[in-house]
Amino acid sequence: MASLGELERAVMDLLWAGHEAATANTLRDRLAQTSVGRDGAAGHEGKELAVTTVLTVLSRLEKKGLVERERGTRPHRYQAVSSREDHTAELMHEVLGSAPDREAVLARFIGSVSEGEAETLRKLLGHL
Amino acid sequence: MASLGELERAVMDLLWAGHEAATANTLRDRLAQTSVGRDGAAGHEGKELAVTTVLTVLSRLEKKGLVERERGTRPHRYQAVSSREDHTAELMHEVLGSAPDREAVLARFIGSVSEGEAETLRKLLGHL
DNA sequence: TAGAGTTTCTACAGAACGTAGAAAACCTGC
DNA sequence: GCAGGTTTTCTACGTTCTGTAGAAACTCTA
Repeated sequence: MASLGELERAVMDLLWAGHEAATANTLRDRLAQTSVGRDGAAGHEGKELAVTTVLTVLSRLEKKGLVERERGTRPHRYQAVSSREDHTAELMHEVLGSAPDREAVLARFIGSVSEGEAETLRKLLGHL
Repeated sequence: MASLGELERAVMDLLWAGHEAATANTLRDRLAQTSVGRDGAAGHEGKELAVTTVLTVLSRLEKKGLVERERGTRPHRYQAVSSREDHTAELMHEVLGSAPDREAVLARFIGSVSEGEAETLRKLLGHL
């Protein structure tokens, strides 16, 4: 229940962007600004998505527990349940969790981390 | 291109088990021993899979680059391309890679690691 | 209250996956 | 060398997930 489709991810990116801007968004705002992931991704350049499409995706994301909406206000407000960072970290734990030998995995993982990041990790582990 | 279905994962588990036992396996062996993930997983208890089913799954896994087979010998020999640990670590990097703020993710990740594992990480990071 | 925006319901097409039969290719004991 | 079993390939079907969106219902605001 963890993986997202391309459009679902694009929508999450929107919400996360809003998260950073500390605004719970109505769809329209964001859609207007960004044309929902239709910019970078190959092949979809000129395409304009129907609003209902985005709504559908949001509902699915809600069902998956990634998005939360306030139904009180009329244009509902949608927001990501957790920040992108939290979500990603959680995903990493999910991946790790499925392994019988967690420490071995961690060893490999650390082995291929950049020096800068290794430094960060050392710091983080320092004060625990 | 990263996520596996339930049966695909079960088959990988078989191959990984063989990997640890340092044996490149023929299907039959393993199937006989383990009845392909039909033990633990809920709902599938008595089910017996057709051999062709497993073969199909193996082909798909091969196409995904997770499995490798020697076509020379007659009963082909199948094996995982990388160990479970390597594969898992790689997956973690994949997840991490998609984040704009990697260090923030790492911070969260570390935050919810057990003390024992934190200790392991410290050691690993020590000699780099 | 009419019109515009928003949400829900329903639906369809394509891909991925679980599943397996039919047929072809191959080996082994006789 | 061949009959019969084993293994592989090809093909296919049903289900689920995802992208996509129309039609209809709902709800504000002028």
